[in-house]
Amino acid sequence: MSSEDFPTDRPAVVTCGLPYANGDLHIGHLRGYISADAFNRALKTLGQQSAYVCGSDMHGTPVAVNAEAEGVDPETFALRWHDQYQETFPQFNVEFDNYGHTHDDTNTALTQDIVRTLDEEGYVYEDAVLVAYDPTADDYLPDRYVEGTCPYCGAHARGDECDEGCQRHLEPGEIENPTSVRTGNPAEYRERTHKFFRVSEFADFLTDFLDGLEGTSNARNQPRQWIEEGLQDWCLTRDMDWGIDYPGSEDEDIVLYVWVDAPIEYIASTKQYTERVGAEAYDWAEVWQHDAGGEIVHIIGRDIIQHHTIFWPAMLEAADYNTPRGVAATGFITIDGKGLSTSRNRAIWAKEYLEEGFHPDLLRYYLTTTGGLQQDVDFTWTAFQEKVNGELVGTIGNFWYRSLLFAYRNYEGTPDVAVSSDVEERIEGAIGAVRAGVNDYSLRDVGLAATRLAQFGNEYIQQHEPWKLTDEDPEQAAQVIRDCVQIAKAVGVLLEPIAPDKAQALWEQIGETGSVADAHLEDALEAPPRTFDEPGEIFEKIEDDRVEELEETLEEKIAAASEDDEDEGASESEAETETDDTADDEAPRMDDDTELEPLATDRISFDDFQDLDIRVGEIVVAEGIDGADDLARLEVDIGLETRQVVAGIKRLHDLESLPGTRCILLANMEPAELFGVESNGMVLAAGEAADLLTTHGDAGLGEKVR
RNA sequence: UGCGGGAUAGGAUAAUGCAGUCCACGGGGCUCAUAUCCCCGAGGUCCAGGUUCGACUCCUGGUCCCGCAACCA
Repeated sequence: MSSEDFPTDRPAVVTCGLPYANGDLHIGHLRGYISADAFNRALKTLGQQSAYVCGSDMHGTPVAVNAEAEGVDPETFALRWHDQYQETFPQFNVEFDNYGHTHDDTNTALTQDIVRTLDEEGYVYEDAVLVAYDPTADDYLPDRYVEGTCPYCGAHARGDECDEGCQRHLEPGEIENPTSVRTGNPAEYRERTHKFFRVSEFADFLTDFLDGLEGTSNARNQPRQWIEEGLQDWCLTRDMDWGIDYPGSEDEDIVLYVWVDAPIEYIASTKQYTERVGAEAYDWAEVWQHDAGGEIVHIIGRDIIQHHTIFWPAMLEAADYNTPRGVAATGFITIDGKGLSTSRNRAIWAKEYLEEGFHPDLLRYYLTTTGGLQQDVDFTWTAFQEKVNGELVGTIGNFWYRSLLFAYRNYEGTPDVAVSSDVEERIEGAIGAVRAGVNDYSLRDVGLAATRLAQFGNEYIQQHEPWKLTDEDPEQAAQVIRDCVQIAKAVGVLLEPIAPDKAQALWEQIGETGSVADAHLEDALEAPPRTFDEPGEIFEKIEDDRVEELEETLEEKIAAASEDDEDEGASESEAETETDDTADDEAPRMDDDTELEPLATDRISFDDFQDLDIRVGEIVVAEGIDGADDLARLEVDIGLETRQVVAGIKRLHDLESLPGTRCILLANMEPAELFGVESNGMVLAAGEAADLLTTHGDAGLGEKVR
């Protein structure tokens, strides 16, 4: 089943996944917001009426827990992030027509309205579920804050998903031997009444829905597998007080699951947009109402495909709303070939990028044209430099500048002749490529259509050598430059969705007024104004030494983050792969297949060393941490006091034999929490095998190592 | 022994019937242009089978890589 190509005569809405109001934005997030923004802009250049809406995702356990940790109420906490996001988006030329949040009145009312409809239509039933409860902390433990044993495959699993074993989605109460992630306490199950949505009844509907769904293939294929395995009904409520109340249950300590109200923000935000600009300008009902048939396009990360292709369309159908036309799931971003990790600081933060002084359009171009939407894209500063210097500076910028400068010097603007038909056809071809790119949900094709047209421009000017023709054949020279100016303008129009600022700069240089964002693709063929001023350079080259610095800074910051927890929390995950099936491997092993890390070349000062407070200690208690494969909780006597630390040594050491052992402890390590257990120091150990360091003589407990 | 994604030239990235594009590399050219641009060249489908007139593409088996604990799209 295929939909009518864009543009259609119905309004469209484009959304990106809602930013979760719980932390700073990095380029992984930005990829989504930028892609959706570019897609929305591209739709508009095709002549499609379209709005780009989004909002902050305010609810859920992590927000509640982190707010509590900071001693503020969840709303204040989440709003702080919300404000920060709103400031950040424009700095990347991400322009929402409306940006709300899930806790605002519009979304609250709409969510309750939709849930009420689901209930009234008979799609909701009540059922008693066993909810994990931490008796020590007097705390009900929702989904993510429980871990235990998967009832299906027996693997260790998270409360909402068997992440290490069979990958199944787990409903509350399913997991066996639950423990609290927050305190490590064993949890008990208590019976609570919760609301369930009959998703299982929608299997046929969803199969048809997926058959007609546009976007990326992963967004169609993954949920199909889910449907084949059999859909489970979906628990709509959680034992919490932060969130939107289940309609009619306002008095109870139960709220809607965050994934119920989050996607509804797409509708609520569209509605707010209409309320602001008026229904004549943009009518949300024409998009979202069941029979209106507006074009709904969700651009999301690939980790939330299930929510957008199973629960969400089922909910929309049940509540009698229109369902999405397209779901495009972006791949992830890797940094220097490795997975992005916020905890290890392997990330490029939005703020950092801006502080380096790079123009947002450079990143927009890089992220949208380096790989297909669905592909994982690797970010390196070197690749970024190549892309910018090669394509934006060398191809596009250079073509713009050489054409316009030549035109300005010789004709004070656009030569007064008609564009040649060859060039017109070539531009039409590029317009066609953009149109096809949008309909394929390929921003890469959109961006590259502009670059290829500029490349054609370079070839064209090179072949015709107008600098020779000005004397020999002035008419022909004027023709060539006229063509080049037209190509330059066309490149600007085509590039606008990807690089709006830069396209606008070009637009103004050729003497156009107004905004290039309002231009349609066909305007690429309209003649530019007769005269314009002397052009300037629009893109700036990134120098090699700059890139070296950036790469170094990045490495240092990752190294700094991993040193923090190297021998405690993080390193055992690496040790894991190496020692998995090699139990006979505990003996020192320095044979050929073990690679030693090269020695650090950066020297540190004596003062730096003095900053490390390293003490002699004795392990007094050593016990495993439930649920962790390799983490042990140790109590270490360092003379002055006894410290609790967490160390990744369970797999390689016989914990029972450890008490009484001397060890070396980095005492002024900043505290960390691992598997809910506070670690207040770091036991030093050598290598992947976590060979514990000890003393050779009889140093007293608490003596400083120097 | 799980789940998902992937393997195309030195690197990256396309292709459902001629393996294309960008960077880097070798050679040449231009001077309007930001040492930018243009032309030419060399160089590639992970392995083993199978289907086919034809396989990067489909099938079978294998190898290798990546992501999948902790609030990381």
